[in-house]
Amino acid sequence: MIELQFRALLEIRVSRRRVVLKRTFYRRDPRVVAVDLLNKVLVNADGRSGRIVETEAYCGAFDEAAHSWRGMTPRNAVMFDQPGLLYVYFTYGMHWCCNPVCGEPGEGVAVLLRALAPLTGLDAMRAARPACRSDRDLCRGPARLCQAMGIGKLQNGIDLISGNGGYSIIDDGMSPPAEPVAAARVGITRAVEQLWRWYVPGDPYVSRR
DNA sequence: TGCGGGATTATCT
DNA sequence: GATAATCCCGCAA
Repeated sequence: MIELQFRALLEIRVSRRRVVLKRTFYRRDPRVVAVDLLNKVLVNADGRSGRIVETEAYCGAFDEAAHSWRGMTPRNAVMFDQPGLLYVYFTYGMHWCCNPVCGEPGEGVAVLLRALAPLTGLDAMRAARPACRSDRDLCRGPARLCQAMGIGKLQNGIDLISGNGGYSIIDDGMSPPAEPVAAARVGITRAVEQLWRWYVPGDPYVSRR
C-alpha cells in the first residue's frame, strides 16, 4: 500500500518533469533553451548522470555554423524532427556529440551539450573512458560527455521527454545560473562572432574559459 | 599548465 | 577530395 502510494507520487513527479521539459523544448528559441538547460541533469537509466554546465545553440537556417543551415540531409534529419528528441552526430572520424532538439518541427534548431559535472555512476563513466586520467575530464567536452554517458549512433533520435530511449533530462529543482556567461562557440569556422555558447560561471567542469 | 600535432572516417561538394 | 560543433599524448617550461 505504502509502496503503491510512493509509486503514484513518483509518477506524478515524473510526469510533472515531463511537462516542464516539454515546455523547455517546444516552440522555443535554441538560445533560450541553451540557457534553460544549464543546471538541469542528463540521466542515463543505468545510473549515470551529470549536471549540464555548458551548452551551445545552433539556430538553423539563419546560422551558418549549424548542420541544418543548408537544409535537411540524412545525417541531420533528426534536427528537423520533434523537439525533445536527441540529435547525435559523428565527427572528426571518431567522436560523437549530442544535441537536444528544440523549437518547431521543421526548424532544424538544437542545443549542443558541451560539458557535464558528473553526479552519479562515476565508475561506469570511468570504465567508458579508459584513456581519461582525471575525473574532472570525464564529461568536460561534447565528445567526452557522450563517451562517458554511453551516447552514440544508437541514441540518435531517442526521445528525452518520454525517456523511452534510456535517457532523459531532469529538472531537479536547481535553477539556471542568475548570470550565465555568454561566449563564442568552439570549433566552428563560420558565424564565429555569435556569442551562442553559455556556461555556469566558475564551474570547474566547463570545457573552455 | 599549456601548446602543437596526429588520429581517423562519415558526410557533403 | 576536403573538411569536420574533438580528444589525447608528448614535450617544454
